Amino acid sequence: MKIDPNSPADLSAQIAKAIHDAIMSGALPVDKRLPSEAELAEQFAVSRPTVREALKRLAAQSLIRTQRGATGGAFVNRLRFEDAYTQQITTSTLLLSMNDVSFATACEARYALERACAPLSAQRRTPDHLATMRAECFRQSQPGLTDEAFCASDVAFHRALVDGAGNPVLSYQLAGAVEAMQPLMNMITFTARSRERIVALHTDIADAVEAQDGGATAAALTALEAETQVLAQSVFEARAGKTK
Amino acid sequence: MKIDPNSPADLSAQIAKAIHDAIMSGALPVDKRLPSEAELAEQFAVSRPTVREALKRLAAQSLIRTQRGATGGAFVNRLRFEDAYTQQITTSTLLLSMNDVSFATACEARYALERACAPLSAQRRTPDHLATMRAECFRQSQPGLTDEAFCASDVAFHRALVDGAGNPVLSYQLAGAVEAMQPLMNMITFTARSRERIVALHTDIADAVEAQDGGATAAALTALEAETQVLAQSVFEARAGKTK
DNA sequence: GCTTTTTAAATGTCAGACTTTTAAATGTCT
DNA sequence: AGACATTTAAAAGTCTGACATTTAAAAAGC
Repeated sequence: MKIDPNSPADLSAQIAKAIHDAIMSGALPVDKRLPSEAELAEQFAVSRPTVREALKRLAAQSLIRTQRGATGGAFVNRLRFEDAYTQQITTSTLLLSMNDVSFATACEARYALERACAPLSAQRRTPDHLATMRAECFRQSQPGLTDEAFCASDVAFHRALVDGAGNPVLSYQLAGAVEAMQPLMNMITFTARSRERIVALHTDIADAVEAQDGGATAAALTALEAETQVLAQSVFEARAGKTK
Repeated sequence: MKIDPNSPADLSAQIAKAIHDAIMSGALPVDKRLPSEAELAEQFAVSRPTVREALKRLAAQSLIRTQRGATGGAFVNRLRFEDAYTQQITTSTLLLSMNDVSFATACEARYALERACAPLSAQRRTPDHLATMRAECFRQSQPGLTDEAFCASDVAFHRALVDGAGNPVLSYQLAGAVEAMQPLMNMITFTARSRERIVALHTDIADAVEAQDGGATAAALTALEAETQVLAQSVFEARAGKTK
C-alpha cells in the first residue's frame, strides 16, 4: 500500500484511495484494525493531520469507524444495509435535484423498478407487509391530512410493497428510487379528488398483493404511474400558467 | 448553520452534517462558494484542521469540490451521474461482500431490476445500443477468452441493454445491481459449454430487443437468470464437495 | 479476591507556521 | 494602447508540536 510521493498534491486523497482499494479488494477484512494514525503517518511519510483527513474521507463513506481510547483506532467497518440506505437516498436525491431530471423521467424509473418487485412481493409478502399497506391506505383516506403527511404515508406504503419481496438487495436498490421522489412529490398539491383516486389505486395494489397476483399488482402499479404522471403534469402546467 | 458547542466530541462530524444538511435542503445552491476555511473555523468556533476534516468528509461524498489559489475555496459540487455511478458501485459491492448475501439473492435482485428495463429498452434502444450488444455477443463467443474478460463483456452487454431504456435515473440505479455482481460472477469458472448457452441467451435478448418486443426480452432475461442460477449452484456444490 | 487508582495508548482538538497554487493587479516595454 | 512580464495576495495543502479526552488494561490497596 503506497502512494506517489512526488505528485501534484492532495496526499490525503491518495492515502484514502490506497486504503479504499485495500478494503475493496478484500485485503483488509471486516473489523480489521488499521495501524494507528501515527504509524500510518510514518508508513506513508506524511504528517498525522494528513492521515486524519484521509481517514475522515473513509469514515464519511462508512468504510471505516473509529474508536477512541487505549484499544481504539480505525477499524474496517461492516457496511450495514441501514447505512447504505441513507447514503443511497442522499445520492439519489441530490442527483435528481441537481441535474434537472424531469418529474416524468424520475417517475418512470421509479415505477419501472417497483414493478420489478411486484411479482416477488405478491408471492412472498407476509401478513405484516399487507397489514402495513392496508394501514397506510386507511391513513391516506383520513381528511385533514397535510400534503407532506400524505406523501410520507405514500412512501411507507410503497416501502412495504418493496420489502414484501423479501430481498434485502432489492429493498436497498429501491430505497433510493422511492425516497428520492419524495421531494418532487412534495411539490404537488393533492386535491381531495386526486387523493381519492390514489387511495383507490393503492387499494387495488393491496388487493392484488393479497390475492398474490403478480400480474395484477404490476398492472395496478402501471395505472398508478399513469395517474401520477397526469396529476403532475396538470399541476406543473397550472403553475406555469400562473407565473406567465 | 450552527453546532452544539458542548457535545461529546467529533466536532468535524457535526460541522460536516450541518453543511451536508444545508446542501440537501437547497440552502446552498450548486457552485456556491463556501466561506474560506479560516472563516468557517471562526464561524463554528473551532480550529482550521477541524474544519478541514469536515470538508474532506463532504468531498468524499462529492458534495463539495475544492480549488486552490486566489479565487479558490470549497464549492458546492454538482453531483454528476458519473460520480454517482462509482459511489453506487462501491456501496453495492461492499454490501454484497460484507453481509453474506447469497448469490441467489443478489442474482434475483439484479434480474428483477433488469427486467424492469426490458420493455423501455426494447421500445427505445438506438441502433448504437443494439450494435454494442451484438458486438459483445461476438466477443463472448471468441475462444480463448479469459473468465474475467468474459464477465467484463457480460457487464458491457447488460449495460447496453439498460442504457437502451434512455432513462439516466434507471441507468444509475442499475449500475450498482449489475456491476456489484461482477465479483460474484468472477468466482465462477465458465466451461465452453456454459458459455455457449449464455451467448445463445444473449443473442435471444438482442433479437428480442431488435424486434422491439419487450415481453420477449423479459422472457429471455428470465431464462438467462435461471441458467445463471443453475450454473452458480453447480459450481458452488462442486466446490463444497471438493473441500469436504 | 475484589475494588479503586494509575497509567499508557489512542483519537480529538488546537495554535501557528510554512509551502504551493492561482488569478488578479500592477508595472513595463513595444 | 495593447501585449507581456512581474508582483502580490488569497486560499488550500502541509507540517510540527502540543494538549485534552477517552478507554481499557495494569497496578495498587483493601
